[in-house]
Amino acid sequence: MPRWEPNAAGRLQEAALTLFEQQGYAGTTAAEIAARAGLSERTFFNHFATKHEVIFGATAELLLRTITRSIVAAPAEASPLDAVMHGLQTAAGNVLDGYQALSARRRQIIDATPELRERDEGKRAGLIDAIATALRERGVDADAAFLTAGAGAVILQAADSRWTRPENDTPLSDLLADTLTSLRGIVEAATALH
Amino acid sequence: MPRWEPNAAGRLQEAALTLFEQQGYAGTTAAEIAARAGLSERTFFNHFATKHEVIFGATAELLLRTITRSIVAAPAEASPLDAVMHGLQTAAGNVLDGYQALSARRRQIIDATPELRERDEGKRAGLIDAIATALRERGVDADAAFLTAGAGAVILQAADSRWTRPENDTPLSDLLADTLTSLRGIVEAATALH
DNA sequence: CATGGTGATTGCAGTGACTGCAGTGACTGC
DNA sequence: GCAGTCACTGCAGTCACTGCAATCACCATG
Repeated sequence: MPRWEPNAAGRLQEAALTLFEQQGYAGTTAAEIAARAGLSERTFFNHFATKHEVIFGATAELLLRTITRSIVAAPAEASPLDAVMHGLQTAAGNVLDGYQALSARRRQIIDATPELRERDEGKRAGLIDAIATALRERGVDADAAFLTAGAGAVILQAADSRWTRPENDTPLSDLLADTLTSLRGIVEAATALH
Repeated sequence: MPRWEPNAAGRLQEAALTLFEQQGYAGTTAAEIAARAGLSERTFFNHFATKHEVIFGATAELLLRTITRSIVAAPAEASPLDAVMHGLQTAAGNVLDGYQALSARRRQIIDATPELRERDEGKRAGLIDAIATALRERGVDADAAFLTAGAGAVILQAADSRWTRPENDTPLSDLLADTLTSLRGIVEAATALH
């Protein structure tokens, strides 16, 4: 018999998600989450540096690594944005598909909490940075890399937003491709008379 | 003789800027800032909802209002992204050009403080939201509005990044137009074989 | 079996951000 | 003059987060 129940971090995340859904993010204290997971408040902060982290978790890091690796590994003849799309598709297939249910719950809480939304957007900046770095490794110049990375992040965000909608049943991979097409239409319709 | 020294908020901002430069953001307490401005800690929080706000101030709100108003006021026949570009150009001319000096001190502190950096990047979420709302007022459907707003934010960020570079002497307005052209090239080069 | 190291967990005391509330008193409109 | 407003203040309290020392099942070693 182990001294402690296993998977403390996972129990904390689950407890947090449930409590946030019931009472909102601000209305839930770290001590409450810990208690529901059968742990102490101190232990909560041993696992998550801040209260925010219990929502964002380790998935973000995994996602980031998957995307950047896949960008570097994309066929040499792929255009920059194609390489990014390749990375996003890989992530969609390998990481995100497993977490759809969890993602939807998470998304609902984040969208309902301005503080978390801002934090979420901050994370995107890290993603853009990482993608831009990966593109530079493919020989893309810095300005184009940054812009392409930004476009990729926008595509991911828009597709993800549709994907996590309750009524959605289209696979993320299709939504990504579809969103790229939409973006092309939007950009081409701009006359650039500026 | 007035009962209180005037411009309490301004004094607090100035005190905060100086103390942050001397001791760093984390090493400065709200009480310290208030004391240096000849006010109480309680008054600090009457003027700024959070410690962050004393850095970000009202400029962000002004920028946001300028952009959204200008989007709504753009010619009816303009495409969604053209309307956004119109908004960005207006903001470039009317707001951003004025705040160069203060922005420098601010930028240095923000860049030196990871917590503030994330916050700064997070402000973009609010911008995207506001732009999307303005576009919906023009009759753009929700998904396209979101995607267009995201594209606009990416363009602004990329152009701003080039604009604030030491060696730059191109006006922001030109950089915005140039960045849109780059984005079009990037998107059109994606083959969408996904 | 004894001994000692490891590591997840915990309590406790403390700091600092932030809030709600109940004032206080120079200024303002009447 | 007189009531009302409004910027500011003190106080008590909550909650996020930290540093430190202690606990104790588990594990490796002799």
